[in-house]
Amino acid sequence: MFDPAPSTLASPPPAATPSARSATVVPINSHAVKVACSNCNLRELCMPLGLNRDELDQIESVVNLRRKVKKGSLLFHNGEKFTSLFAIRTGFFKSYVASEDGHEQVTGFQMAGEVLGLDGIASDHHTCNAIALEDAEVCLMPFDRIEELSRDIPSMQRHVHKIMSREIVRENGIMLLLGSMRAEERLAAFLLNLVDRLHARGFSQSELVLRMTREEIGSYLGLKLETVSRAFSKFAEDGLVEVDKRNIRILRSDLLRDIVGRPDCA
Amino acid sequence: MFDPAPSTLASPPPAATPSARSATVVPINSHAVKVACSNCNLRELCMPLGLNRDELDQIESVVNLRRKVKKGSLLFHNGEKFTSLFAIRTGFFKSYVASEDGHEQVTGFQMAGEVLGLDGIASDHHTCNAIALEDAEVCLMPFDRIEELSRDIPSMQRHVHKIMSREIVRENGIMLLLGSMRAEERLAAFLLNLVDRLHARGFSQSELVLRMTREEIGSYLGLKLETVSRAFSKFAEDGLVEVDKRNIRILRSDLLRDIVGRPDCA
DNA sequence: ATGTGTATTTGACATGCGTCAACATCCACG
DNA sequence: CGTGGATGTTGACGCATGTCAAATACACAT
Repeated sequence: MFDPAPSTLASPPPAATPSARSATVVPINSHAVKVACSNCNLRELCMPLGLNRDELDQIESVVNLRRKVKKGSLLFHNGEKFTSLFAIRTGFFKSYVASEDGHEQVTGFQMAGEVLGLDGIASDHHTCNAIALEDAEVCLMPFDRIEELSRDIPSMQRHVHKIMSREIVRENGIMLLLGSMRAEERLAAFLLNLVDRLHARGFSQSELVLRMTREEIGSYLGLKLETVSRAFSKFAEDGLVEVDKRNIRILRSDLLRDIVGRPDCA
Repeated sequence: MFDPAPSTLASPPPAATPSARSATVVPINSHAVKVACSNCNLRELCMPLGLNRDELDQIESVVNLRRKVKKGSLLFHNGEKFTSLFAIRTGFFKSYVASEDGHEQVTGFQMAGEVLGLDGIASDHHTCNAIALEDAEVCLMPFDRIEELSRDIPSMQRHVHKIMSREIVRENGIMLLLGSMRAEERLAAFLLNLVDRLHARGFSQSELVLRMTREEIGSYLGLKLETVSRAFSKFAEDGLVEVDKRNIRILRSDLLRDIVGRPDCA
């Protein structure tokens, strides 16, 4: 359904940021990066496995810039020249496309350890927008450097391909969701996907804090915000979840799974 | 909205198939392939530009097998081991995913010069199915060979990345369609996309033959077959298209474009 | 030719979700 | 401390689309 494993390349750990906190774009000297990436707590999400020391060093050298993105500001936007992929170090993003008439369709929510910007490769310009839903920090990975490295390190190359393919598979799942599921099925799938990804990052299996509005959830799921709200209320009423505005506690993930699986359960 | 430019890698021309027509999988000697690819009438869709003779030879050597796929039979299916991408030489495919409860969601329709199988890279197994909607012929491109070549030829590498990114962008467009458009908008967008792609292959800008059923169109567009049928009838009634079962003639593509663009026109 | 199954169209009706509106809540900021 | 805007909840109602059903046309096999 949704992407079960997060897509990532490389991103240094939050802990490894001793200085230069205020600037928007922070150049990093090679030593700092080296230490950063190999100790990164997101490494297992990011790195191809089985690299030797030298390859690790090379990969780490790709991540040459870091950028802080304040809540509500754009990481990139439609039409912008594509140069880099972005690995999320901390924070939470939404990506979305806009149609001519101004309608916005959220195409994904991304969290730490995931990669943004893959849409830009096709035409050298981004075709969607990415906005931070909370203060965030990303690692810039110039794409031509990624390609150079991919030529030298086959496991890196395969990793990049897998990340892109995973995004294709994820979107296939969304198409299934949008094309055939009903409101409560969509919301159940959405919640289960979110906690899964959060759990993979060490958070609770049952509690989560939504970083997005009901309207943004609705846009992602092809529903109106009122419908999302009603579905939450229904889940709460049925004892599946506890809902306190954006704080969600999942009480019966088994039943949520049932709802996703079986289209015609009340 | 939809993918404006088709995604392709390499595929020899239909004309270059003098013998061995009956076998399902046909090994090709290197000379035949060489001649095939560089003369291929799909080349401009497939190949990176600006290659020298040697690079062209290398790329052609990737396409080492050809496979005929009879109408109604599977090219690959969910769970199958991933080894190769498939470039469509002739014919027409649909790809689809299936949910546990058996519902099928069509994720795309592919025609000559387009690539199938990108979903399989992520997990080394295909996660969707591809079925021929008419007798077809595809070129098998072993993915490890593609990766080898990408390491040697940067323009090839970039080409592969663009194809994958283009698929991501295409799916973004489908998400917008499924998430926010109404039935007639969806069908109008679908028809315009199809003729565009056919026109890029030398077919008419205004006439097309649908290779899929109303139900398959509906699955792709998140609609029921009756709704698709009614939308066709409405378009015909309004003089936008002529519909004779699967033969479609577009009379007013300008008005179809208006329908796609403006959500609230009758 | 005849029969059988699939595809398509069309109508009548049902319903899930959208739309509109009112109200509640919360946070930011003066 | 108060106020205004963003966010969220809930109700009433309407509509676009789904559902069910019947009729037709066509493709293909016998």
